[in-house]
Amino acid sequence: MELSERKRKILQAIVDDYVSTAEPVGSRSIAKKHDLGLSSATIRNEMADLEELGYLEQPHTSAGRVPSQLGYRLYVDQLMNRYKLTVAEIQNIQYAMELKIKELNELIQHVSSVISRLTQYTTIVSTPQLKKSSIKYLQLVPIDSKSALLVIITNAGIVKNRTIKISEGVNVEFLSKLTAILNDKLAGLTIEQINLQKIQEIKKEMISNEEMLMPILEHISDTITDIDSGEIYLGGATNIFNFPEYNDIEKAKEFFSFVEEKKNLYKLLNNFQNHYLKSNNTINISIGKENEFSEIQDCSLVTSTYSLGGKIVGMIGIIGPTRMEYAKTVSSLEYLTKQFNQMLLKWLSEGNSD
Amino acid sequence: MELSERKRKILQAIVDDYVSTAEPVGSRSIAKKHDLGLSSATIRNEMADLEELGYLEQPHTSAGRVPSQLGYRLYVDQLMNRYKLTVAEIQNIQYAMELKIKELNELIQHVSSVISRLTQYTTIVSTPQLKKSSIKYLQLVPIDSKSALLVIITNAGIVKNRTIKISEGVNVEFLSKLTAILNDKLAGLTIEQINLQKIQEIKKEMISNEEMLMPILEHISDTITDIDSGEIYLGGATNIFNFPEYNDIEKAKEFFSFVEEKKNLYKLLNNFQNHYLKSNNTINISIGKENEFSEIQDCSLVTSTYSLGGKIVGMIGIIGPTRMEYAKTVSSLEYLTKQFNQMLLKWLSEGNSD
DNA sequence: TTTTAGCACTCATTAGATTAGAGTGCTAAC
DNA sequence: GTTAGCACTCTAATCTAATGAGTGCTAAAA
Repeated sequence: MELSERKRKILQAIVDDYVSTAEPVGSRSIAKKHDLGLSSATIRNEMADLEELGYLEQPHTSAGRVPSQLGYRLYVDQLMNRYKLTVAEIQNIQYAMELKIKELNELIQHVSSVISRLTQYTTIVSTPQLKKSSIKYLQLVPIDSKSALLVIITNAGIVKNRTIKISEGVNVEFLSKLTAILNDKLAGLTIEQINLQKIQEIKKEMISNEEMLMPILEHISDTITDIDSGEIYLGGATNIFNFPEYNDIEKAKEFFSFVEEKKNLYKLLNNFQNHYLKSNNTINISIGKENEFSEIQDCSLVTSTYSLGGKIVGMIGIIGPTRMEYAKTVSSLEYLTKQFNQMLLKWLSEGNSD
Repeated sequence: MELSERKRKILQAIVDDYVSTAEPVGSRSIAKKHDLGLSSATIRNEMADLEELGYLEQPHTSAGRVPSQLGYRLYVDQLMNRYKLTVAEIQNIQYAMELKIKELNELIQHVSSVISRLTQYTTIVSTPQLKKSSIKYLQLVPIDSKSALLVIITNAGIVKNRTIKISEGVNVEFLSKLTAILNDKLAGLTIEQINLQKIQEIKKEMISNEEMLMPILEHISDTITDIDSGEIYLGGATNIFNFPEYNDIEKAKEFFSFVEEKKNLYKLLNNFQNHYLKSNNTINISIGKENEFSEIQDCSLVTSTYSLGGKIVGMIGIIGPTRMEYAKTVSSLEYLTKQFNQMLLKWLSEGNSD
């Protein structure tokens, strides 16, 4: 059943009020503040209906109403007005984003902290995932008798590297020969296509020195497989204290325990990344219990993605209470994501890369 | 004035009790629990003296006594019994420390999380600072027309690298020539000895191509200067919720806001690092207002250092309420630091390095 | 038929009052 | 010098009453 226009107006008013006050909203205050031309009694009747339909909830009989999860969902999907960032806000964002940065992870961390400062919510940002990136070039750089540096350059321009152990006695010549063969065999492949088996094909080309080759190949395979370490940066977690719903120590503890564990955040973002691959929204909103983690089921999560070379490689997420300023958050995140994508591209094109 | 043995016993008893209960300690409970052979009235008199001397405080007239900062200091310096880790605890530590780790930062992060789990306090660990390390070897690896990878290997075996921009048109030959000269000039110097001026001496050796050399040298100088990025990992911040003194939202917020800012932690640890350079304690304890940050002046900080090549390169700190199990914390940290130093050495000697 | 005024009712929150209890300080006896 | 005893203090817990925001229902008005 479609809601009447009047019910929709009233629901919208309730959500708007509740978001800004955090107090259950009563019929009288709606009648007063919003010019609906209705008496409180009428609104009261409509509210009773909306509650019956599942869009509102009552903390206790003599309190006002609070939007239910369903209510927020309807609000987000159909009712909320698009928020247009003010010039001042845009300037603020642009100003905050400016910063000389040397390393990619620093850039990501900075973006995370900027977003949480601007939105006053908690932010999580993942570093670029390279599984889908292809290898442009790789090189083994000798370090000492026991180790070498494996440098991997992806098509998007990101450079990753890690030291690997080599058998003693492997010489420079051997490494450069191996480098050439590795490039021949692996360049163009995506990270996720590379596994030990693939790498072992190289054995054939380097028939000699098998006993020192194998352990190196294993190390290279391992390294490539997990070089895509997928870190996550958290910003502004303490912002949660600004919301009265987290004035309860137990709730605050639950929240912090959840976000302290990077594994949780990783899973959380990953769930949504899949979502973007299917739909082609730029922004996704997950309200309350719509996400699987019980610890943050009083929270909503607004996410977006960023890309390199046309492929989604990372995510940005904003976590706040379900009573969140959805419209403003969405607009801010949209703009911030666009800015970030540009920054990233510019940064990589300037010759930075890891 | 020296405290009488009896006063010392009583103070010790009070600190011990308060640490375990978090409740002000009364004369009667001391008389009962601790076998001092004294009546509560006598203890009461002694406690009044101890308060007058500044070792105890009274939250209000009809409450028991609580150790003052001075009281904790005396306790820590003179009264507390050395705690000997049990076999089970040692096994627990050894078991927790075991983990296959690929990157140095992961190792540090892991140690931080282990320590906070074992002690139930909050832990901060700094990554190795390389200012005092000397350069064993460096190399420029060409990446593409606009960038190269500068690889720096320190005497302790730690490898750092970062991409730097190069002028277009710089060829491989140029880079390898530059690499040779850089090594000739810089190998053996410590990171902090290197500055732009030092690097510019290289100009003389490479008279040609000055216009493309200068920007590269600047980049190299910048990179070396700030490669010692000094990250800090935080573990178990939510443990603070387990202490009744942090059941107050305002206090919890203050604490989290402080530890969320890496800059604060960096400063905090740095202050103490200087301390270790002067004295040669292995463990340092800072109680309450003894540290400069007002946000954590109800906390105590137990720190230790770790070294590479005989030089202190990093710090481990444990933050808890001033009402902390000092003896046990000190013993645990001592043991954990020793273990960590060993792990680090073993890890580097196995050919890992960044 | 829809809207609204009016009123009785509910229930969380707050303030005030009372009580219980832990602990002290002091005095006088040991 | 030590201790028993007691009056006194102050917090924390419990209870009570008052307040008031908000509802649901009914009957009148539109």
